Amino acid sequence: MNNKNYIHIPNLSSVTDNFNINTKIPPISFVITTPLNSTISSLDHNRSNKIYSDNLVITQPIVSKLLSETIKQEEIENNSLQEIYSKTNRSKTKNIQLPPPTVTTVHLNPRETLNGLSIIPMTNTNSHLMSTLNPAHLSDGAGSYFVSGLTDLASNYKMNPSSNTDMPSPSSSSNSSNPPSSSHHHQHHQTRRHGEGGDPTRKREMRLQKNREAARECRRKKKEYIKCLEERVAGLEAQNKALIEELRQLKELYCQREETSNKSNSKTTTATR
DNA sequence: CTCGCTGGGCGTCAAGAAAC
DNA sequence: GTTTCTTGACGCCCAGCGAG
Repeated sequence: MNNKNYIHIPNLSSVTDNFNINTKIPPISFVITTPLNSTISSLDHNRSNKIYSDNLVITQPIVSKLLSETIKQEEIENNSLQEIYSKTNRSKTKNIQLPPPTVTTVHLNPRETLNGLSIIPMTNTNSHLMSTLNPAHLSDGAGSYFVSGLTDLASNYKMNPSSNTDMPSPSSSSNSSNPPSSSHHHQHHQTRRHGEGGDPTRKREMRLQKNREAARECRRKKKEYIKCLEERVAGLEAQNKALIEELRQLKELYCQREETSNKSNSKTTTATR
């Protein structure tokens, strides 16, 4: 699984032109949303964390199929999907028994809507490849793929819960020079925890550790989101440029035809006289 | 070499939102 | 209502860079 390429598709049309199996298209953003938006795993081949680097789902043949506007989900390796699913299905959904996503063949045409899932046309440049395993699909054992636009980026950035709890912690957490805040909020928690009988120092350590990781994850998401936005801007600018050029050429063509038809018209009128 | 500045990353706190 | 998560804000540290 480690030998495959991670693929970020900043601009589908450019991938069509330039895709090469030997080229690792850098970097990020294969986003998996588990049911109920419980956890989202973003694959980034530059990151060392296992969750992000060990599961390769998108392979070159799949991209080819996607680019031809139809994807068969059976192309996704069953194991990869199961693995990702189990890794991402944690914390918040630990009490919810979700059926494992058995992968069946799903044909997606970007112009169609499947089970209420809106499919954004592939011609949407600078889109990002996304996989969703929504409850509707899981209930009948099917997953789906679609290409998302900006709204998906935004919603994922906002909705994505902190899922990366196994990242290494570079610094010790016990150096908290700041005393516990004396705010209402804080004291409330402290006193309550005293009452619970747990070690308050340990509880505080745990809380700080969790928040440290959450902040890290939050920053990572933010960076990724900004990167996606920048790439989208670049893609849209390129598209805009191309459209302007196309318009110019069409205008030119139109003018030429106008001219030739005018000339032939004037010739026929002089001939009839 | 050493300031001063800048940008990036980190840990922490606080407040609000979301989950339970 | 309580707990947990998320994220903006703040301050700190460090590396890189140009000016003197």
